[in-house]
Amino acid sequence: MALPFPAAHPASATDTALSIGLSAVIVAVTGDDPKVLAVRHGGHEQLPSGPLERDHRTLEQGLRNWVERQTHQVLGHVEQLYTFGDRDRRETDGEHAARALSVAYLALVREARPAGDADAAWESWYRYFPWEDWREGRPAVLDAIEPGLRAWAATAPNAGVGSMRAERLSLAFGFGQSRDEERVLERYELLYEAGLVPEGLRERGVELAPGRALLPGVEMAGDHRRMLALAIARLRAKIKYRPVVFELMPPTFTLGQLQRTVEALSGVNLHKQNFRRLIEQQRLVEETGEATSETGGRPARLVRFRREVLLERPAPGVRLPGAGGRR
Amino acid sequence: MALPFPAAHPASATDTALSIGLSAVIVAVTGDDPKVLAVRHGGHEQLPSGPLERDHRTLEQGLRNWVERQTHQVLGHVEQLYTFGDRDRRETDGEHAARALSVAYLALVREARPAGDADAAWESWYRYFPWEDWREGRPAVLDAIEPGLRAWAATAPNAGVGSMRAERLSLAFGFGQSRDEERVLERYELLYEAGLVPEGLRERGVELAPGRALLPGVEMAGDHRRMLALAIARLRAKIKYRPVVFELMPPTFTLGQLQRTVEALSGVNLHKQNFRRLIEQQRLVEETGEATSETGGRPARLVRFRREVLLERPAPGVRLPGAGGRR
DNA sequence: CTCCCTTATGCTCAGTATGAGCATAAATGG
DNA sequence: CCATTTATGCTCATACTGAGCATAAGGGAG
Repeated sequence: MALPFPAAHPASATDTALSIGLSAVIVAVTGDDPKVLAVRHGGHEQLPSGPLERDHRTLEQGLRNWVERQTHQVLGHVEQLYTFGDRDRRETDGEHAARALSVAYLALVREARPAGDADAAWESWYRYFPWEDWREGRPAVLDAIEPGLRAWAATAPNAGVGSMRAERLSLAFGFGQSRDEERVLERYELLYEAGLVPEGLRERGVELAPGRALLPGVEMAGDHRRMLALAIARLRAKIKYRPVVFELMPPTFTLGQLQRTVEALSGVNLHKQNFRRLIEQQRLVEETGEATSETGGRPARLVRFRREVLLERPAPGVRLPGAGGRR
Repeated sequence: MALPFPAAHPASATDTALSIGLSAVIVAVTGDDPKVLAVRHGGHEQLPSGPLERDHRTLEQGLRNWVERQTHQVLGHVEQLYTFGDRDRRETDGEHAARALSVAYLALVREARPAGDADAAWESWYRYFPWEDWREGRPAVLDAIEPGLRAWAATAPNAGVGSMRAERLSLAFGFGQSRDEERVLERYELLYEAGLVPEGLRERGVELAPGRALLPGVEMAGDHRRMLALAIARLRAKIKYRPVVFELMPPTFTLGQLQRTVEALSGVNLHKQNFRRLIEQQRLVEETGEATSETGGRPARLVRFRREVLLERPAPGVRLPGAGGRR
């Protein structure tokens, strides 16, 4: 029996108008702020991005190309995040639908230069996600978020959907109990579904219920904020089992700086002594012999990343504890 | 200053012949074997796959559609793996290049039905990756792999490349020391680069050196074996921090069956008592009150997955130890 | 020059989790 | 009834974690 196979498997003629978008979430950390490179274009903020073109050898090449054209930033570590093509990405174009796929990437760079172009600027990512920064304790926005989400769960079309929604809320926001700092995307998607976030509200036919005001937190074009949420989630997860933080650090740094970087990314504070113990016993860094007194208090030793750990330990990373307060 | 933005950002006209392929790595476990659904087509084995079509609402819908047409299998849990479009995916088509992207998915299904179609069959994934199964101890294929890879590292064009290669080998295969069962993709890619695997050998202009024979392990069409490697890697990683194994289990099962499933997926044996302790103390399962004596020895309690853990623990999963021998 | 403030470092201690084994229970097939 | 096989219970030493106490060593204010 012949299976239903496409005529000539790859390239069976373009039966739909297709375009492939490439977008980059470019992350750097300066001081206490996790930064993302944003460009302003047509009244909106967006991620550096552009369509895949014929002379791009690979997807990643195309991405680097657009980023350099738009921001003059050269990328270091780059990894693919996700390909969006599912929701709200169909646009009617004359009589037949044009489909727009979009491949999102995460890139890490060392220093946040002043971003050559006036239209490209480094922004703290908590500007877009104010509810994700728990370093100063529970963010105030949550006072607006919580009732809004609860109302959304309560007004579900039926009981089944309602309890499903309640479960998702509790999972993502941990109202009451635990909170998982990695579930950035789930949290954003709940806010999106609940209509608490402006993106495409009208197109989706979602109405703001009287009691539900839009949240603070800056919007981005298209689904770029969703991409950013995904990038944050991925990075927060990844620093725990791969030494990627070091991609964001200068060649030599203090343990305090390293800790503040990790805290900036994960949005929580860590117990200082335990953090150092972890880094040292995993032998993630080595001495440079130098020290710096630019940290305010007692001068700190300067260390550098010890690349050899990659070969020694199976999953070297900065494990985060359940909580931990600055002391 | 005007930034170089594409004319009308999405859908800036199709400037290249594009086709989007959708491929599925569909996994099930029966008894001791991790199975993948493969279809035979044109002398090659391949994953269920086909191009994205105009009437597919979403990428995932398109995927489910092709899978059902080709294998009559209905998918449960589905997640996106990666979008390939980078290497060897350019095909000359007349005078302008036609680009073929391909979005790979991982799907988990409960039972391995006899696969309605004669051309679609469940195959143990170790058939394609015999070097990944360490349950019976070190796989014999490694005796062929190790010298082949070492030779490849030794014949590098220069010393820098050579030591880089040696480092990658040691990282992926852990010759000498540790081995990380998750690095399935890295291992496959090394074998690919070293020309020890037949895929596209000729196109790549890689020659088999005299001493290096091709390895046992069945080839697949295109880059499907790479996708499978990625799927295995992802699944092996994911069972540790999310309760996805249960997507592969029947509604009720014994701890022994659960353990054998985990071992099948991860390719290593676990210490039985510690495994049960882990599952129980994490409260991943609950009693059904029933028991079964189909396991050969003393009858075993039947348990079921306790969905509530999802709400209780931040990252419930089956953590694997460093090694562990069957006893 | 001291005292105070700030960040860096050292070290301890109890509670938990992990890796390995010993020992017993309860079926099944000669 | 015994040997074999898988299921379960429990123990023990060690490693890892979460919290905190205590000290060190700069800079700045008075």
